[in-house]
Amino acid sequence: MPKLGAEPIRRAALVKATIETVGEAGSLDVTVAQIARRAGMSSALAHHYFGSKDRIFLAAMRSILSIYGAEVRGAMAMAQTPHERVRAVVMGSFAAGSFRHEAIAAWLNFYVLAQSSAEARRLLHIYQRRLRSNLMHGLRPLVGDRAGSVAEGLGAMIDGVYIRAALVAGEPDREAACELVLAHLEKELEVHQ
Amino acid sequence: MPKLGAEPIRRAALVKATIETVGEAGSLDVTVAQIARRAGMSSALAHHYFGSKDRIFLAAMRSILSIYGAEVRGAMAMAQTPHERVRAVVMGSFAAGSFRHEAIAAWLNFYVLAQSSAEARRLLHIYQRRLRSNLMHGLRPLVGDRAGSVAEGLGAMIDGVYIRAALVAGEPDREAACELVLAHLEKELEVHQ
DNA sequence: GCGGTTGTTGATTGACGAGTCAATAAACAT
DNA sequence: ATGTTTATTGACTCGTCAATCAACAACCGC
Repeated sequence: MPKLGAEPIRRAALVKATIETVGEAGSLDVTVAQIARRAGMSSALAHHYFGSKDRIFLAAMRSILSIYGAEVRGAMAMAQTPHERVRAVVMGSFAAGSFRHEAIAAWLNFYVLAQSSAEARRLLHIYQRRLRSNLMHGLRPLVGDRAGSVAEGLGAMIDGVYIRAALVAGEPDREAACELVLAHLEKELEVHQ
Repeated sequence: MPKLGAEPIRRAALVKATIETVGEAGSLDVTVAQIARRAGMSSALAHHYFGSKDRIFLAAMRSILSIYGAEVRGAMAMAQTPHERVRAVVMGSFAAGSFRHEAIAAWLNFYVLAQSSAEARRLLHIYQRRLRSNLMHGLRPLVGDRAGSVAEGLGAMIDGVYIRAALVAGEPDREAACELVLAHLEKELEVHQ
């Protein structure tokens, strides 16, 4: 049974199974055995590769954040103007890889994990800073020194839409989520007085 | 030692201790013994009054939501105009009883609990509906049939500000939170075209 | 074909924690 | 006084689960 070069495959399978299991249970209160079974191996093997349950969670969280990051970067790559850049950050945030029920539910739980695990908090802060800086980059040419508070508002709304999506059963409405936040953005960009 | 009529006092002490313990640990993964010790009694007594750990959590969640509800209602009572009414809902959401570190951290955890507990989900839905309806009531005379999406945006932003406040150490900035959301509201109410 | 490496698991350990219970004690009713 | 209700706890049961370990299986270089 043992195939050589199994390590990366096993690790990936465990990470995927962790996100699925946590997402389905809606809680970090899942056992290593459950995760391992879903990934098609024994719990001993999961411990063999990751060392501890915490490390498995952290790896899953890194995976979620890195998919999210890749999606935002992908959307931003096509942006030509500051306005497009900001829109890209928003739309990337609701891309298909991240804005799915399972991932959202797991994400919410990792958010909670960040309250008790220093490493989880560190990871989350990195991504929050990156989100903010991505937004600011596009916003500064558009709204000048209001960029800070506009970015804050957009970020909060994105987080809020996510957390709310966690509670509805079934797949969330990407389209509607995007439109809601983009509408807010346009309001902020309107010229007046 | 036993004083008659202890039940309500004990229950209240347990609810308070639960919010504190969950808030401090940043997790629902706290023991009944920890909660009971903080409330100055044995874990057996906690079980005696509440029957199970779940029930203790649910009671704590009801307490948080009822304080929140009371604060919003209090703020709304003084509102004379639709505009003031909407502002009151927002400001009530960030009132001192609810927008404190402990309560926020506990609230976030209860949000997670709602993913796995039907009763917790039910409680949360009641309050989400109430929030939405409070906002709509004030918004309809102001923005007509845009009220729905504006309420959605405001609600999401309030939730987002909460969830973000959960991650910062120390007491959150009520003032700043309020201003951020109110600024968004004013933008939505501006007349244009 | 043999020693080392990698992969894999069933069985076990050890700790922890929810919930129960029997027992004790104060207050109250009569 | 005596029985009933309410308050309270220490000690115990029982299940669960993270983590470890010993053992076995396949592959590799030689």
